[in-house]
Amino acid sequence: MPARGDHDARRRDLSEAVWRVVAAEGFTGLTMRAVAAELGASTGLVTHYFPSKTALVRHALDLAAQRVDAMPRRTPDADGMAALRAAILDVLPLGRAGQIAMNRVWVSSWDLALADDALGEAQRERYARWRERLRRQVQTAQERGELPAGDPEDVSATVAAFTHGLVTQALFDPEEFPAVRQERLVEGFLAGLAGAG
Amino acid sequence: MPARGDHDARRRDLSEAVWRVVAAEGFTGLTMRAVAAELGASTGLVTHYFPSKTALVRHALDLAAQRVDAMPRRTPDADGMAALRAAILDVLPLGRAGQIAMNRVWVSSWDLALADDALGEAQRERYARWRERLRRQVQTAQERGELPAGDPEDVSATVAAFTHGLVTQALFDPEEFPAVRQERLVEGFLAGLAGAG
DNA sequence: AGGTACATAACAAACGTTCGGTACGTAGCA
DNA sequence: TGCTACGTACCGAACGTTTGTTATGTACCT
Repeated sequence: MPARGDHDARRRDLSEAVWRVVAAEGFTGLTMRAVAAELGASTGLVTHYFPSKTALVRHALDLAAQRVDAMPRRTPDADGMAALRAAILDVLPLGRAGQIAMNRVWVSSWDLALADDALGEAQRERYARWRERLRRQVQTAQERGELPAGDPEDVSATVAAFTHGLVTQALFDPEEFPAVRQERLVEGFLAGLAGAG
Repeated sequence: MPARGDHDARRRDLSEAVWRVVAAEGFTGLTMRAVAAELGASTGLVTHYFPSKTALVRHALDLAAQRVDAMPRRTPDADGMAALRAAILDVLPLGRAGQIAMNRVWVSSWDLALADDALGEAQRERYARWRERLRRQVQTAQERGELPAGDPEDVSATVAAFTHGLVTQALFDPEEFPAVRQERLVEGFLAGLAGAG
């Protein structure tokens, strides 16, 4: 039995297994043994890389954040309204590989995040960073006259609310929310933003 | 030791305990023993009223749905735009007793609902019913000219998205989303709806 | 030789579930 | 009215399983 594998490669295998488990069973189903079984390895391997359950959960959340950032963007060099539209569409579960799994992981994590102070704080910070990114695009759009004047913080919070609320509905009812409809809803929402102060 | 208590009263006690446990610890923390401890009773009592864990979880979700319906409404006889505004404000965690707990329970339940088909289906139906209620108010508002023409299904889905997305953000960051700001965001959102077709 | 990378096994704790026992109320019979 | 029988309500403890964690052993590379 080979002992020494490539450490980083092994770690990536672990991450893949963790991801699949959480996407399929939620954080409720994330256990040391489930990860080991998914990988076809022993629990010893898992504990070797993650000394505790808490470390495992944290890694799963890090993975989610990391994959959000690494996700291929549409029109990455856009600005203003076009960038805002792209930012929303990038998040929605429109069928691109991994998008549905990613959103499932996020929504699942909220159960733990609401009950655990440290995880809740991490979630709060992630939301704040997301709104901060949106706010920059909102301001650019306002300067260009693509959006009417108004508190950029409030506008970005509204955009974040609409987006995540749509994500949740689409996750539970994919048939009622196919990609075409989600895109139509985004257009309608953006038209509302542009049309009112 | 008194043996025969009032059955319905006892059941209400159980429900209260279940509610407190889920609101505090999420569905991850909902266990037979936790409910018994919260009530200061034995696990035997819990199993007497809920023969299985599944029954317990289902009851917790029923409780949430039931409390949503029983929640005192503001302006219950309003119609059209006023009713739409009231429906949104009724759901938001603005500080009214029980509202925060109720929303915590809902968001927590999504972890289980995403992993379990039956629970996911129940969640899907609840969302559909909610949109249905919103849709009626949207149509009335459109007929009155308070809202521009447009697919009422899409408008109500957008309203539901904005509302639940705001709920989630407010739960994780109450300081950033005090009641005053939530109400301001609602007004801005509704102005956008009214201002664009 | 020595340290890294695992497998294997065991551990206590917590879980859902089951079960025997007991206290109390009600119904039936006298 | 008084005695008995029975069902309901509940306790307390135990069951087997699953959990996170830890310890021990072993193969491999440097």
